[in-house]
Amino acid sequence: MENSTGKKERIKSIDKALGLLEFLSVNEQETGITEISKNLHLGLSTVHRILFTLKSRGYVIQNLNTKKYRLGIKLFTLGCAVQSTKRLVEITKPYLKQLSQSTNETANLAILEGKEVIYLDTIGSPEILRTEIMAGTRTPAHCAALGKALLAFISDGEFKSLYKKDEPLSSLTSKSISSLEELKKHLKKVKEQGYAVDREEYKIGINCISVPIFGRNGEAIAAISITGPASRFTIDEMGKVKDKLMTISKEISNQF
Amino acid sequence: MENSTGKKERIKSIDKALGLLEFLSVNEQETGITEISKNLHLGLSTVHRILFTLKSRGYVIQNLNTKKYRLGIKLFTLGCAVQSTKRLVEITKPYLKQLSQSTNETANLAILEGKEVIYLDTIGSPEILRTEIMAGTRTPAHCAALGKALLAFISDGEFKSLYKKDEPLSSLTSKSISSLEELKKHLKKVKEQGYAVDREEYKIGINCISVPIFGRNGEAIAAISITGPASRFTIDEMGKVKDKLMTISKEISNQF
DNA sequence: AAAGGAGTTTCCGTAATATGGAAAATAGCA
DNA sequence: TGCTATTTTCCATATTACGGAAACTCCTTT
Repeated sequence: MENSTGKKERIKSIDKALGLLEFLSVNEQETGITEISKNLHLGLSTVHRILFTLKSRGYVIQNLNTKKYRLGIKLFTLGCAVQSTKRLVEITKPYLKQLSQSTNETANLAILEGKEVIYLDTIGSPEILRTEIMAGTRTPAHCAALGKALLAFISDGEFKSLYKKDEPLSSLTSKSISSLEELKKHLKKVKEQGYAVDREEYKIGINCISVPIFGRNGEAIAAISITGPASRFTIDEMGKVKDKLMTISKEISNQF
Repeated sequence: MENSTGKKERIKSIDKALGLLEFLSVNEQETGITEISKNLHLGLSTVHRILFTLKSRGYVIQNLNTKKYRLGIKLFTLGCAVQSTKRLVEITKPYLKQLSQSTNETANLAILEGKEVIYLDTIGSPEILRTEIMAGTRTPAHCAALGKALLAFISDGEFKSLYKKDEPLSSLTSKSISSLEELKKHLKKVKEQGYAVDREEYKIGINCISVPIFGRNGEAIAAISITGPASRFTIDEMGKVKDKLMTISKEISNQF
């Protein structure tokens, strides 16, 4: 009965193990076998054996007191080795540092994955009131300057395959873009001006301005941004850093 | 024939998949199926099926031109979610930033895993001549100030299980500690003074000073350090930052 | 253009493997 | 001490992953 649908076969035990890792990554706390078993609909012994395998290689760690499991450092090491992000972070870091220093705000680097933006690196503002984002964070692309800067430069075909007709857009704040039409219009403008602005669309009280970074072939491979509290990082302030951001973006793009 | 030795059984396909990921992480470049198959002694179709499974979940990416594979962003995301490192980085980052700014050198955070030190976070010096280390890097513990700061505070039992009698120590430079006796003596001193110094033991031209961070139970859970070019970051300079480092270490330790 | 070659992908029968249920062990709590 | 909730181990069985070889793709060479 294998291959009954057109789909190619994946190795089930690997699939389960990866699902388990992902479950642990979402579940912030240590998790026991029973709980995992219930959530993933796998037998107790199956979960146990998978965890044993993962544990013996350092992908999960077992708290010997509670017997529960959490992600292990091996994953951190592997994550740091991902070549594509490594190169991006390496090249971009000095520029982010410079931006953060000259603006006193937080500077970020992110890429687009599907309809989500993934933060690869951030240099936090030295101010006490600051916007903190952790590397690795994912957010809906249409609610963030970074996401809009990236979405604006993907092909029409790609865009259509991501956002199906009349699909409702999740709103993170009352100011988030909520309809596909609105998004399209907005992205057109972003493409024209070369940068994207987010005025409390991601979170009330936070503004952000972002420009994409282009690869050899003209594709937008990542984006950098500056975020700050709306009270301090006003539209005016964003206007002031706009040119600097665009200059830096070109400098970075030249290295790809 | 299962379980013939006392060892518990791991799930082989998962084991293979993890081995494959690790192979890709060491192999900096994109790698083809044949090469992987040869190195890991697995059949071509096996490698292909494993990669297909990993690919469909974003753990590896296939370059459609060359057909070759590399690690995918999913691993980066997972790596960022590892709870233990996340917390450490979060709490330590502002202190590292402060240290780097006040010294103009690079500040690092690392943990001990086995006989290796893993860098969790680094804030680079603004100087042009600077020591750059990437997060995720692993180095032999006995050759780095960070490692020595951590080794000095593990229990005798742990130390003995790590460094078997008469085991030769790898030397990264001519100044590296090369005998177990020497290391023991050195660590005793580190424990007394509460900080570790590395004078070109890790790399010629680089000096480093490090102090451990202690958890609730008094265990050394991580270490922070400042590194710089030996020409600029001299013994004198290290002496000057010593106290600041130790104060900060206490402040951080109080949060665990 | 056509043939050759190196690599990837698919197919298939078979042997090995992972599976889940249940028992055993362990820990936590009343 | 006994009871409950979990984790861990064991086992027979059916499912699953396996590797060899064929098919296919994409370059390179002549």
